[in-house]
Amino acid sequence: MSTGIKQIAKLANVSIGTVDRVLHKRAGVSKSTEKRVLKIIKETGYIRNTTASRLKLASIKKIYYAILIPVTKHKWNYWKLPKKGITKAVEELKELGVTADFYEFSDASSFIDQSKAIFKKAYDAIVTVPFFREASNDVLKKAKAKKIPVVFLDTEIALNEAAHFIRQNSHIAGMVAGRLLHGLVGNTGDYFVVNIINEKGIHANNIQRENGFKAYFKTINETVSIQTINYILNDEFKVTGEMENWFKSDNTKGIFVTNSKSHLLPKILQQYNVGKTFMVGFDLNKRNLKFLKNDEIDFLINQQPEYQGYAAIKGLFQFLTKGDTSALTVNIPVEIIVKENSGMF
Amino acid sequence: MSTGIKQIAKLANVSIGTVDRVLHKRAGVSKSTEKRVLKIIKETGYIRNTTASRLKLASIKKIYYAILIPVTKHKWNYWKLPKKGITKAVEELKELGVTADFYEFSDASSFIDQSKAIFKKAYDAIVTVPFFREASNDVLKKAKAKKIPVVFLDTEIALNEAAHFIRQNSHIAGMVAGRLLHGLVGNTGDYFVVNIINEKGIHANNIQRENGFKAYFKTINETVSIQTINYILNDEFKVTGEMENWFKSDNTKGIFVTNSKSHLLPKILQQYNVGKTFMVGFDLNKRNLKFLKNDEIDFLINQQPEYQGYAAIKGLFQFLTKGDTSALTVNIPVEIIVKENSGMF
DNA sequence: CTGAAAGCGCTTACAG
DNA sequence: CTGAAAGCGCTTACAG
Repeated sequence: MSTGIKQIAKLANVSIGTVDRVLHKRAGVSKSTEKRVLKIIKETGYIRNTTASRLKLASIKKIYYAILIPVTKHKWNYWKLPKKGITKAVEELKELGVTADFYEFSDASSFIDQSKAIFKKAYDAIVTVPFFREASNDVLKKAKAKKIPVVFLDTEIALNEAAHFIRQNSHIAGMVAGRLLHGLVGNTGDYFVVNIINEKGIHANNIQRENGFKAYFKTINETVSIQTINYILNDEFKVTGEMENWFKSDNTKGIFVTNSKSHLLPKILQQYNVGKTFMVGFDLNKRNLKFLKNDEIDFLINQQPEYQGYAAIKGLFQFLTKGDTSALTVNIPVEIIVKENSGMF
Repeated sequence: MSTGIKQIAKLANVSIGTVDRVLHKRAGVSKSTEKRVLKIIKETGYIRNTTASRLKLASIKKIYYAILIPVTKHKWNYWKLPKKGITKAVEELKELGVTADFYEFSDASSFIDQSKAIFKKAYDAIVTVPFFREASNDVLKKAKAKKIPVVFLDTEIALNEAAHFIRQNSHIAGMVAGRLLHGLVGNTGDYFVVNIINEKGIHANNIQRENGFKAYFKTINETVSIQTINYILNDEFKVTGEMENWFKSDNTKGIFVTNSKSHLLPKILQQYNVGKTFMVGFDLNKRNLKFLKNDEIDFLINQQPEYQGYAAIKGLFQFLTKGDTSALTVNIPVEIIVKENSGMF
């Protein structure tokens, strides 16, 4: 009994079927009946029992997710982590009728191919990444037409229409990196921003982080020397003549690596006998953590990749079952990791 | 159909009632039947549908929590936050039959009184804090006798029996503070650990943080000057002659405030014209955040008070409904907050 | 436009 | 020791 649909029906002198129709704004209820039922719902403060609702719905309305993320063939690939979070959330929602199909891409063209394949089927929601502006706009447009919600992970870029993002604010992450490095290096040191570029070109996150880093020094009204090194990822980090000159200086150096590859730097710094350096990088991968524990990296910034995937699935579920969009946009905090607290994240 | 209790019953040639008895290890099933049913459960990989289970149980087996935490009468009292998290979790579990009664204490004697009141009733679980060793041991002992799970929030202390704690590792938090301050102050500065003591005396967390702070310098093999200031909380921070002398030195100063009251320091430092200082404190209360944004506090460490309360309720629910103890012990990460990322937590 | 009935998967009180 | 039945609160297909 308590405050269920049954009690509402009784008070309103209608059947529970009619109460359900009103609750879900389904057609086929006279205005007067609707009014009466709504009044009683309001008065009693009725709240739908989602457990009961889901039990029933799980058996008749399955929910299908399409996941389109970068290939994760390498053992330590970053994307294994969001994928893990996604899988965990799907597992938790399995008994409620949730299933996910994974699609992977390696470049813009395979992203487009896979997204086409997705739209050929009837998915209820899409989780992907906005790495290619045009193709992302296309996904968004098609999805809006079909009224399918889309959540973008990892990165935020400007798109033609309003969109949902679960990602860290990379500008702020860059500012945090600026403060951390400045605390160690001070005003008279030399700063280096290292962008390590992969096959897909320079990533929006990296640019936003670099801009945030530079913006920090503006907010504190300090003009410091900042050099940018754009390095194309290969087997080895090649050091140019210009870089050799920088390395020779006696100044304290602050290195900000804008992606997860800060672990490539210590070897080179050693090789060129570079003196007093401090370093800030991103992501708690095994190799970065090794150097953090070595004191060769001073700070790492975590962006909770696993949680990003988890939150996307759960947020979409909340939207699909309750119409609540609030969990479709998530700001991942800029978590600062040092040697001592690195074991806890 | 799918993989429900019904299918198991059919395959094992028993009724669903019997399957349920086996699943819950309830008495009244012959060995041979039990064996047969268990075999089929294993083969089919059956997993209980918790949604259906809860729907039924919510109507017949209510779950009552007793919450015993410090009084929260002051507007900005820290304990409002764990309480908020507790309330949120209880609200979420309401439709599953969960209710919580709040008890508050102001000192050891009222803690003991309230805990006695709690044991007079038939609660299913207890959430409290281990501020008083003897009284905590007493609660633990009584609860074990009645097989009621207890979760301690905020602080970990050694107790007579194994217990569940949801709290940050304060020793590690102190070490992190050591690293952060050392990065700014260096080896030649003067360090001050400020313990601000309230009516309840010095808090276990504060001692652990102080010890961690000192331990950090040992791990990096540096001997630095560290003074401890134990200050009893009153309307105003009284400065002794000894402290005045410290303040007069030209050295860079690093101040580590081991509780949430770092906001009391900037005024005094200004008053005594203390030069170059850096400060690390705890907790994101309004006043601390103001000084963080002012650059008068450099780092704050967050211990996710709201989440601690939330996690206790959810963890206990998982234990009470699934017998899973894994969520009863939670290590809250040492979150490092600076001006730039302070808005995101 | 509205109601009565079946059923989601599980749990338990009752009967044998 | 075991089974048949009722019911948790909600949703929907069917009948009128």
